[in-house]
Amino acid sequence: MPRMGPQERRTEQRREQREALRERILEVSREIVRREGFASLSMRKLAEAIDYSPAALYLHFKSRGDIARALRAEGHASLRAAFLAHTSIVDPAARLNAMGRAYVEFGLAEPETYRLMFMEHTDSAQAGADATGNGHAAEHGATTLSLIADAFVELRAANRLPAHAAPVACAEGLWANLHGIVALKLTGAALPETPAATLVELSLDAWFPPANRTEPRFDSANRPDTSTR
Amino acid sequence: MPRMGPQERRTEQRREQREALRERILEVSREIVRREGFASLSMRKLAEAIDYSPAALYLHFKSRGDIARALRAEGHASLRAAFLAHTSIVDPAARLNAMGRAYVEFGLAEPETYRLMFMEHTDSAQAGADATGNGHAAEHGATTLSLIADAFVELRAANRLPAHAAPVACAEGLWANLHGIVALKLTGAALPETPAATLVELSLDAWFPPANRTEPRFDSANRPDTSTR
DNA sequence: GTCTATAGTGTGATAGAC
DNA sequence: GTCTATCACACTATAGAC
Repeated sequence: MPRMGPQERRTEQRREQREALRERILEVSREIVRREGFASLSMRKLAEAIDYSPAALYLHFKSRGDIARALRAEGHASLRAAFLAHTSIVDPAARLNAMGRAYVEFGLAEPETYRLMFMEHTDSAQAGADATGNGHAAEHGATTLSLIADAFVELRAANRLPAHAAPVACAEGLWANLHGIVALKLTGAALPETPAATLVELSLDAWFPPANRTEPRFDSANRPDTSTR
Repeated sequence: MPRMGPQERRTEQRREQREALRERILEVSREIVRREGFASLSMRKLAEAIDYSPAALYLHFKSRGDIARALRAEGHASLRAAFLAHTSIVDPAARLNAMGRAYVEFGLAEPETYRLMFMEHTDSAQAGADATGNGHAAEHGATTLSLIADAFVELRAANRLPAHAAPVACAEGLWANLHGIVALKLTGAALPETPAATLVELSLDAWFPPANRTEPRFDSANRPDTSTR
């Protein structure tokens, strides 16, 4: 460990201050988005909330979209954490059930964050246009998705998947299905009047039929039945 | 048929002119939305396109959102028409397959219209706030959805519906699943890299297992006897 | 019915003083 | 690093002349 001279220590302090402010901006942004949605996160409002001038924000974030990226990354981390809580379930089908439920619960519990992550990506492509060379949103999503795909791989290995279906495709399919449930609920359309929990039940039953009721699927042994609503 | 005096004829002409202009506005709006999305349909742009002043628009539509409603209604009619093309299929499962495919095709073929119909309804609730007492978007959707629900009723009657599931709930579930596929593709997220067609295939197979497969979808005989967890 | 003109409000981002 | 001031836009909707 190299010793620091007073010089280094001072710049080190500055760096920490910098990071602290950046974190603070992120924190406030996160809260605003959570309560009012990303659409109503304006640089002015944000600046006022952290008691700085709007211009100060641009010292820490290149643009408003840059903040969005950061928040999306947080969201993906959070979702991934929710998934990891179920990796200990041995049976892949049961695990997928639990994760599927967790996914929908996440979306309904944090609607605006979910929207930011999966429903407002309209701009999409040009993310790569930045010289900064990021746009790793895909990456975050992919690692999370792989938790799902892994379970399908296991199913496949146990010969419990129809031959022609690629595990990754299955994972994306299941994901898309669940996304549909969340998305419809979040748009506030009157139409799916069936409770989300029921829709999830139906979808998961379709993917992983309760062959004989004996074979445990949602068995209450390892899952308290928190009904999302 | 009552004869018209010159008086009535004149007012009749005026009424027709009025309707014609309204129709023209709608026509141009539809095209703009189709190409650029509803978000970029501004009253100014629209006015310029039909060669009137912005103010003129408000004589035919109460607001921008009012135009959105009209376009949504058109969209629902169009979708319904796509469904009706398959009502002649006798087997309910096969019919649902066809309709499901048609649904996704519709969404992918008219992404911006689809977005307007199902993905931008964020405002939702206050639609009823208008004194005009409309907000019947739900109604449109419901009649279309009933085409799906009907098929589920038939399946149920033929005892081909696995369990206790209510037909309407099934219809909404299937719909939500397909919506998810379309929605993810439309947001331009990098992530579902599997082609939509494949995802649709997987989803529909899950709901309506192909006949050649044995009754329990995942052969429980092959299941390793590991207890969950 | 249709126009011109504009009110009123929002936005993201930047220049330049300190 | 931070601020003030501002550019350069966009928007919906309306008042009031014709």
